[in-house]
Amino acid sequence: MAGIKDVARVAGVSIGTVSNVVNRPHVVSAATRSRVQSVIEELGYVRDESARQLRAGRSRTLALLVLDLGNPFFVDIARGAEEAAYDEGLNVITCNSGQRGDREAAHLAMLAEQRVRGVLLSPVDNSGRGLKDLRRSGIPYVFVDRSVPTAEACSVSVDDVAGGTLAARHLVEAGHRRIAFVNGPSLLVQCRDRERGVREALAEAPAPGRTLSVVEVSGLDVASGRDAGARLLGISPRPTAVFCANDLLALGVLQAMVAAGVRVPDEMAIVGYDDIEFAAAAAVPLTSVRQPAARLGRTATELLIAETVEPENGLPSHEHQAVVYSPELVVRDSTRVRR
Amino acid sequence: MAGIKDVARVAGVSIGTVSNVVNRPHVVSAATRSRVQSVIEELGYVRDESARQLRAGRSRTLALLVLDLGNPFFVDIARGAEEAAYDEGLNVITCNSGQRGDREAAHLAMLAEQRVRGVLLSPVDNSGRGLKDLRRSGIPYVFVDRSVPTAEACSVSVDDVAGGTLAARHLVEAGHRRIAFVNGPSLLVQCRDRERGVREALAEAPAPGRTLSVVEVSGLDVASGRDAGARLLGISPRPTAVFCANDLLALGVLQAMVAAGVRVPDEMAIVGYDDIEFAAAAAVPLTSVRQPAARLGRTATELLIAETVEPENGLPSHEHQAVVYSPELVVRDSTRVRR
DNA sequence: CTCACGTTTTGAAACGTTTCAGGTGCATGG
DNA sequence: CCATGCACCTGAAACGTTTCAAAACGTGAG
Repeated sequence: MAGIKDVARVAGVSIGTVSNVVNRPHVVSAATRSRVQSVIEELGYVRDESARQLRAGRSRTLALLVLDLGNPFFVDIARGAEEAAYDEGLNVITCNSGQRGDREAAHLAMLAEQRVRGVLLSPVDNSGRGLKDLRRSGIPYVFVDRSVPTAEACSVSVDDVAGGTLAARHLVEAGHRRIAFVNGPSLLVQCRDRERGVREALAEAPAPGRTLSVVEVSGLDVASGRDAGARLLGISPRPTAVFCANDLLALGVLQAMVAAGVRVPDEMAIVGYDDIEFAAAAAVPLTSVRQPAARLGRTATELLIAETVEPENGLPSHEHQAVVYSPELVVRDSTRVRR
Repeated sequence: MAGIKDVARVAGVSIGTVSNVVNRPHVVSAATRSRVQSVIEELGYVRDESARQLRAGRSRTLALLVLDLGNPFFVDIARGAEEAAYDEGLNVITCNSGQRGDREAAHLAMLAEQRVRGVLLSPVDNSGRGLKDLRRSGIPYVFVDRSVPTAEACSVSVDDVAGGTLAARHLVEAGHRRIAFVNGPSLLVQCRDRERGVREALAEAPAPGRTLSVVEVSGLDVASGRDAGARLLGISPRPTAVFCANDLLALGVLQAMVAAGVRVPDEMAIVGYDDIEFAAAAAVPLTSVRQPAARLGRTATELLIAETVEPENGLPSHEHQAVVYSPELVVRDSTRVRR
């Protein structure tokens, strides 16, 4: 309600002085400062960020656009990003595309209009469709959980091929011959890479008569996992081990197995991906491929911030980089055959 | 980069006309419209929301500030809110207070500066501290998952006392005599109410020799649940049933029980709260008190939107209302004694 | 040929800030 | 008493939109 003009009038100073009290208190005399401050308090003046931003030309918020907030993995990324941004006095607004390209595009368009300082993005596909608006408005963006050529942008990811390999190798070493892979939409690079990792692991230690059944589902959530579980049970001869492209799928598969009376891991070993907190608390604690989620978010944010500092006195301009972390296998009961 | 002025110059029209092409295409002649549109395309013009908002005086975004995004319950609320907002062409920005009062206040201050259209809020405590900035700037807010007197604001909540009662009564009816209640910080009204519900249920069916042990933990997450589990195991004689203030705690307790070799539900029955998706997928599927999370978010958003439409031609002004939903008990294995 | 009217278009004000060149007043040194 | 310097403060421009009164332009009737 009350604007800077009102404050200035009541305090009997110019609006420039009020602005100084708010933004550079040290240039104002102590007497004026305290008088203005009490008027601010009295009138309940709250400065208008849109005017501020309009004038300043740049905003003080970053955006994080994730694939699926229902997946705790992305919530952890958000946590890391928020912390890093907070350290720099920036705000983060989190948006959820729910794996839908149209929502992603809508959010990005909105963020471009908002003139956000930068965007952390885990894109639905690699069409780059939605990025148009960002590029147009010159808003920098960093890919999270997806690596891209450094010619295009910075990225922070985890080696999904290695992750797939870790999981598959683990199952092979446990002696499984009939292995299944429950994968999400092959639209997602993450899914394709994990599958590639699986195939590489199998190729590196060939065994006659070994089979790989790939079950592709449309969602990466628990419900899709249950569907996948049902489909697994229909395969004959039934696989003895299954690797799932993420933990939500694995939890769904596990539920389906429990419901069908299939013992885990004795009759069906299960490996998940992400190592979300719930993996350890599952019906049978899940073996999973752990990704450093919070670190992903933090590092991506740091890169983004580094990219948005304007180059002072001839410093070399920003160079994009692609950070790739390594996943780690966490073995739990779901693949541990009991004596 | 390119502003409305550039578009106007290149297209050879006034900026007013460009604005009309963007916002009220029908008032512009077809020829001009298409010419301007192609210039917009060519220059990659993206309109600046801060200028727009400055001029319009109101923004097109709502904010949702939740207690803990790590809790899928709140993610579901967010989903509901986003859908409802989307229907009205509004954006939602989601913020996470992580149950920390300082973060909550910081976020609210930021939202006030942003002149957000309205705020959906699940507050950390009922001090109302952080609301100061909102009230000052006349930004309407609706409480989610917390009921408040209608004199203050709208609210949408679930009857937590009833929920506590449902859970406790269920345990009493199953014949448990030594009951424990793992509660979160009593700062949270939700926690206090659930405890009250428990006590009411016990009072309504008194039984000699029955005990209630209350274990209070500082967080409402899985790790706190594990701590609580350890503390439960130290109680002697050990309780035979435990009700947890939310599912994350229950999952933690369950993990602790499994780790200690205590059979669930035979030696320890467990009831959770919220019925998050993972409750059904737990080591032992959890009995839980279900809350209609997405509906909570949707209804709250609808109330907020209703509150922000400016009263046309003398319509009666907005009346705050308090919507209270009823929880529902979902019984699963964690309280079902096997034959 | 003029008038009235409807359709398009224009030009300028306004939104609430920040910034910065300059102004004021005061103290100090000559 | 003047010049200089310093600390503090003022006033106005600028940011990119939207809006709206008024101007311009056509068109058809009288």
